[in-house]
Amino acid sequence: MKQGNAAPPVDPPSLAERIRLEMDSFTPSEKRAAHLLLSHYPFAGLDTVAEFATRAGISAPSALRFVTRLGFSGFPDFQKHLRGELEAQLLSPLAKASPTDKGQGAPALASFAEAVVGNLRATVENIAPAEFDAVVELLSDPRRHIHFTGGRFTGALARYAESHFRIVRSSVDFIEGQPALWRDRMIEIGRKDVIVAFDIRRYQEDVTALCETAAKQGATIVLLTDPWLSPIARVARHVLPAHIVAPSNWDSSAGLLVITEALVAAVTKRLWETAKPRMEAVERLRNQKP
Amino acid sequence: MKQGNAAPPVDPPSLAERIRLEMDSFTPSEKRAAHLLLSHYPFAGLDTVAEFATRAGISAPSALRFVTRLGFSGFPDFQKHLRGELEAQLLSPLAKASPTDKGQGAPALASFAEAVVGNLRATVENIAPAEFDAVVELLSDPRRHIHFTGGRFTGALARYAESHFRIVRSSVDFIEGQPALWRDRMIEIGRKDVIVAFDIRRYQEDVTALCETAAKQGATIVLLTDPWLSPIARVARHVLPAHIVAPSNWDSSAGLLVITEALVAAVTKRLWETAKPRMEAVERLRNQKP
DNA sequence: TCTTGGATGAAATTTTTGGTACACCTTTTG
DNA sequence: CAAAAGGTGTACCAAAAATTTCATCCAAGA
Repeated sequence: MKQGNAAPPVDPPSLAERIRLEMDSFTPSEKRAAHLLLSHYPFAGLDTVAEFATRAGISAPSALRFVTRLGFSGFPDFQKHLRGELEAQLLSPLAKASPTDKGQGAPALASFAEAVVGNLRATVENIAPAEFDAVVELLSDPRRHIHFTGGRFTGALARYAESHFRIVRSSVDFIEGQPALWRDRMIEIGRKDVIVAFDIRRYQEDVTALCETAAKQGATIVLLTDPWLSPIARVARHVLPAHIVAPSNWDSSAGLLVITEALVAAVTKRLWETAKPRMEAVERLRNQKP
Repeated sequence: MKQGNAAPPVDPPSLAERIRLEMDSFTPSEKRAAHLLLSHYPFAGLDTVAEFATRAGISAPSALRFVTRLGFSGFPDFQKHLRGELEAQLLSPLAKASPTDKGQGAPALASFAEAVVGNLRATVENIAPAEFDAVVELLSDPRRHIHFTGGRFTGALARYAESHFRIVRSSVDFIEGQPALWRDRMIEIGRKDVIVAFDIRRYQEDVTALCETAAKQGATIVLLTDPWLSPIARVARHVLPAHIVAPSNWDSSAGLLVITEALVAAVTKRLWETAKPRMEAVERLRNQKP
C-alpha cells in the first residue's frame, strides 16, 4: 500500500502544489485528470469518480489510478483530503483576522479579544433570529416562572442572568446544580416553568439530570451551550449555541454572556411598560438604604 | 452530462439562512440536524448521511427527512447544492464582505453583538499591555492570597473568575459584597493579600468600603471597572477599564469577562508547571464522583 | 516485423451508501 | 382518559459508487 502521503499535520503544502510539481511524471490520462482538478480546484474532485473521469475525458479506472498514485488509499480518501483542505482554508481567514498578535507576550489580551470577536461573529451567524425571538417571547411571559441554572463555571453566567431578570420581571430564581439542593424543589416545577440552563463542554451530569427531571414534569427548557450541544439539547425546546474556543486552556463564555445580555435587553424592551416601574422601584430602594 | 449548475444570478439567500428562518417549524430531530449543519456549515453536510446523522445524534432516516423537507430530492442533491454554494462563495471574495443579512431588520442579537465587538476593540486599545502583564504577574504569585469580589451584577463575574483561578492555583476565594459578610474576615487581610474587585456604573458602596478597608490594611487592589472608573480606583494598584455601553437599558459586562478570561489564560500559562497537575487532579476527582 | 511492457477502458464485482417500510413511542386532541 | 396523529428509529432493500479483472491497444526496441 502506498502511504507516502504523510498525514498533513501542520503542513500546508496543498495537494495542488504537489500535483504541479509531479506533473511531468504523469501519464497522459493522469495529466488530463490533473488539469481538470487544478482548473477547478478542488471542487472537480468532490463529485463521483465517474463524473470526475467523464469531465476529464478519461475512464473511471484511470481516475482511480490517478488518486492512488497521489498516495491516497482510494477515492473517498482523496475526497476527504480535499474537504479538509477546503475547510481549513475557509476557516483560516477567521483565525487570520488577528493582525495584532505579533507572536510575543504583550498582546495576550489583544489576541484573546480578537479570538472572542471571531467567536461572537460565528455565534451570531449560527443562531436563527426566530429561535432567539422565540426565547425572548418565552421569557417575556409574566405567567411563566423562570429558573436559571448552570454548571461549575457557567453557573456564574446563570447568576448573572438571574440578577438582571429578577429586576425586569417577577417569578425569577436561581437553582444550584447540586441535586441535593433542587430535588425537593422539583415538586413545584410544572408546565408553567421555564428552565434556562447554561452548559458547555465537560457537560455536567447534575445539570443534565435537573433539566431532564424538569422536562419530564412539563417544564420548558432553554439551553445555552456550545456548538457540540450539551446532552440537555435532547430535552430542550430551544437551543442557543455559542462558539467557545479560545487561545487558552479554558473555553471562553463570552458568546454565552452576549446572548444572555441580548436576551436581557430584548426582554426589557418587550416588557418596558412593567419593567420600567420595577427598575425605578429598585433604584429607590437602593438609595434609601443608608 | 453538463453541469446544469446555473450560477445563482442575484440570488444569494444561502441555505443556511433559510434554515435559520424555518428553524421553529422543525421537529426536534430536524433541529438537531439543523444545528449541526449550521455550526459546521457547510462541511457537516458533505459527509455521508450516516456520518451526518451520527454527528447530529439522530438516525439516518431522520437526516434524510431533514434534507427532503428542505426541498431536495435526496442526499446527493443536497450535497450538490452545498458544494455549489461553497464554490460560489469561494470564487467571489467580494460576496464574503457581506456574509449574510445586513442593513435592515438586523436581528436584536446581531446588532447587540456588533456593539460588543466595538466595546472589545475599544477596551483592548485602552489597556496598557504593561498593566495587564503586571496583573498577570501579581496573580501568578503563589505566596499571595487572592480574593474576588463584585457588586450586584458584577459579583457573578467575580464568581466566574474565582471558579477558574481556584483550579489553577491555591489560596483563592470569593467575598460577598455585603459588609456583614466580610467585616470579620478583614482581620486576616494584610500585605500578602490581593483583592480583585469588579465594579461598574452604579458603583456599589459596600464593595468600595471593602476595598478601602483592605487597602488600609496593606492589601493590593486590582480593579476591573468601566471607563469612568469606580471610586475604588483611588485605592487600587492596578485598574483595567472596559467599555460597557450597549444598545440596551443595561450595561454590557462582556469586556470585563474577556479581560478576566484573558487573565485566566495568561496565568494558567504562566503557572503551567503547577497548574497542570492541579487541573488533572480536579479532573480525576470529578470523574470518580459517581 | 515481431515482441514486450506499460497504459487504458469495458465490463464484472464488491462495497458502500442512500432510501423505504414498518413498528414503537410520544404528544396531541377530542 | 382514550384515540388519533406525528415523529423517530430499526431493519431491510435497492441503487450507485468504488474497485478489480482482464482484454486490448500502442509505442519502443530487437
